[in-house]
Order: sequence, then C-alpha cells, then structure tokens
Amino acid sequence: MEQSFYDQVFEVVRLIPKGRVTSYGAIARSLGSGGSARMVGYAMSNAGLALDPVPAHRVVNSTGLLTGKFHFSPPELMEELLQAEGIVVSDNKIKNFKSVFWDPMLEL
DNA sequence: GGATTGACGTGTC
DNA sequence: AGACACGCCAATC
Repeated sequence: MEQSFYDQVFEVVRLIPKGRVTSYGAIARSLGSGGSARMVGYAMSNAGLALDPVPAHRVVNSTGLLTGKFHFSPPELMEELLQAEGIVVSDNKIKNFKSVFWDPMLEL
C-alpha cells in the first residue's frame, strides 16, 4: 500500500462536506499524527498532483486564515470557491470560522 | 542515511 | 493585539 500520510490526508479532505472547512491540525489529529499538522499542509502541495480533485480550499489553519491561498493558481480562487459554498471570507480569513468548522474526528 | 523543508500550532514577549 | 520563536513529524534531496 503506497498509502502514505499524504493519501490519508487527501481522503479526509475529500470527506469535507460542502460549505464546511477544517484545519490542518484537526486532520493531523484525526489521522493519529497529532502534531504533524505541517505534514498535512505539505501533503496539500501534492494535492494538485492528486488524481482525484482535493478541495484544498476547504482546509485552513487553526485561525481560519487562508494560509495556502497563495498556492493556488490564482490565489483568489480559494476565496472564490469558499464564498461560492456559502463561506464568508474577509481579508483572507474565514468569518464564522467556528460555525463552518468541520471536525473530521466527528465523522470518523 | 543525515540534513533540510514545510499550505502548522501553541506559547511567549 | 500583533509579532516572534520554538517544537513536531514525515517526506524529499
């Protein structure tokens, strides 16, 4: 099984319901890696290389800040996608972040 | 196989 | 409240 950490991250990210977001740390914990939050973000770098589409725009850091926004082709795409799903983004930050926050551990 | 890196997190100043 | 520093862990070079 070449299911490395990245693949596990991709799976969880794909499970994120529309109109909801989660944090890197939350995903890392759901995978049992705990403090490997950085790995989650690192995995997202390969998200664009993933065969299946990974809604990386639904993943933000613990502060609800769109940290990976600059990694998108057009950085503004992230906000566009989020707002298109009903998520309010202001100044690269998610409004009502706590409200739209989706915890993978609750589903898994 | 050691060193570096990285879309983070939490604590401290 | 904003800025800075250190720590984690796994993949890549």
